[in-house]
Amino acid sequence: MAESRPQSLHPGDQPSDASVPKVVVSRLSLYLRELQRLEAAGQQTISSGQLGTLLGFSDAQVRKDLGFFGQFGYPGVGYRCDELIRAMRDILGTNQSWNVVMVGVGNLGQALLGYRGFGRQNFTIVAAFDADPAKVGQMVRGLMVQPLEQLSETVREQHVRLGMIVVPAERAQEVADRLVAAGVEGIVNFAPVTLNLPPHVQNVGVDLAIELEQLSFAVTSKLVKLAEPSPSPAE
Amino acid sequence: MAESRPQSLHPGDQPSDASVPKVVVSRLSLYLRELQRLEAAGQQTISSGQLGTLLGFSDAQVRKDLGFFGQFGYPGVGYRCDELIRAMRDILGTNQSWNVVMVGVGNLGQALLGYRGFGRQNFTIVAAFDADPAKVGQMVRGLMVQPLEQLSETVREQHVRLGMIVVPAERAQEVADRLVAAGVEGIVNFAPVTLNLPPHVQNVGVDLAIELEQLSFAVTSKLVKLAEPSPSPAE
DNA sequence: CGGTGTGAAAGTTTTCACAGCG
DNA sequence: CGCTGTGAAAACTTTCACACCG
Repeated sequence: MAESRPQSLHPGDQPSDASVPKVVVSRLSLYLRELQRLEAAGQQTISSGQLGTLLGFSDAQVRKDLGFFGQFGYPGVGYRCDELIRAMRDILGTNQSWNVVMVGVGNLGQALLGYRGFGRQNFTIVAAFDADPAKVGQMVRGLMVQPLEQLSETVREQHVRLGMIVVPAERAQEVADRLVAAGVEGIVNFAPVTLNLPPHVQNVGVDLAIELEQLSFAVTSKLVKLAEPSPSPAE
Repeated sequence: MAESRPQSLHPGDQPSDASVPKVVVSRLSLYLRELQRLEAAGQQTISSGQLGTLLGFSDAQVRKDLGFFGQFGYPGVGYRCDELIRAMRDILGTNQSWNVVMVGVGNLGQALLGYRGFGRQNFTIVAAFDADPAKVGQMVRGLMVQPLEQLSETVREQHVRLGMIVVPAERAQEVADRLVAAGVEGIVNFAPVTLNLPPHVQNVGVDLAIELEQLSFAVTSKLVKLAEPSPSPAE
């Protein structure tokens, strides 16, 4: 689709030798989200200043962040939305599809199984597990709930690389250990505990009560402004 | 419970003149979560080194972070769990209880209404709203779903200061505007859009697909380690 | 012009290292 | 002795400012 590119722009060109700060990666996701919205609204190009304003960042920050990965812009014009979206998805890894397993099919787990946003970014939940024998064998949102014993086999057969933990806090570490043993490379943990994981396994924690806690601090202390981008979490 | 305190420690003593970095506040929530776990397990005291190790931080970082708010430790001993928990909750504002409204009673909204973790940290969801007339009037997890028109009244009558947005992306900004008009001071936004809010309203965004995206980047780029604490999000 | 890409400066956060205390 | 609290140094991130491009 893109032909007359100015400098680099081809994937694989990424000068990602030095490690990129994690805060930059979290802003990348926000850029991508906004770009997708803009493109859907019919916008062809955008400048760093416009994109920054929409998200509450400076123009320089947008350009610096993108600069970690290559040169994507056209001087005097800005960035072409379609090209930048493709580049960002290459960087973030969501041009390829990802199979994900979910462990825990309680209220929250079931709600997440039905969440459409995952599929939109190329994540597919291919299997659901639960330790409760009463739940195993039931169909939940199109998936048959499997016993934890089957985790390794499913992860292997379906080429699963990511897992989500949606079990009570007391069970989370044990489940994490099983996911690691099964060969999963990254975990999103919704249980309110910090997991102890080997360093080669990535993880992000989402603690719903903590999000409210951060607000209660900000509101109480009349902080100028609490957060900006959408960072990540735990250990 | 605590009597022989060494230096300061009383709430209200907080030297919070200078603004505290937001990343420090997000770690505070993790410290608190871990301390509560330790206390429940019967541990009386803890050192900065132990606490840091459990969460993947250095001892110095733990001490520096706490240092923003006062002096809580006993040289040669560490911190008393009960005292530190109380101090952290005073700082974060969760020693007082908070009334919260939720807008959007879809799958995710209903699951969140049933989440026990909120109550444990003193947050109570006192009312649920939805724009869908078919949902209004129904009982969901003990709450009668109200029409959005009643938002302002309920917020006023129940002294609500925080709100959660759990509606589709297209509706999120409109709902945010209503929450702001109703006088809410902080918003947790689960919709995958950046909200445009007046500066006096705090907000935290939780985008479930973005959490997976961050993992896919980390896993793909074999990053040394993606995240540490449990930060927060959007604009 | 309007806008990118990027060194260099400014600002912020983390780590170091050590005096002081019980 | 073990551990806190904290200045000072190091590391990192953001902002500035400007050369250069179409």
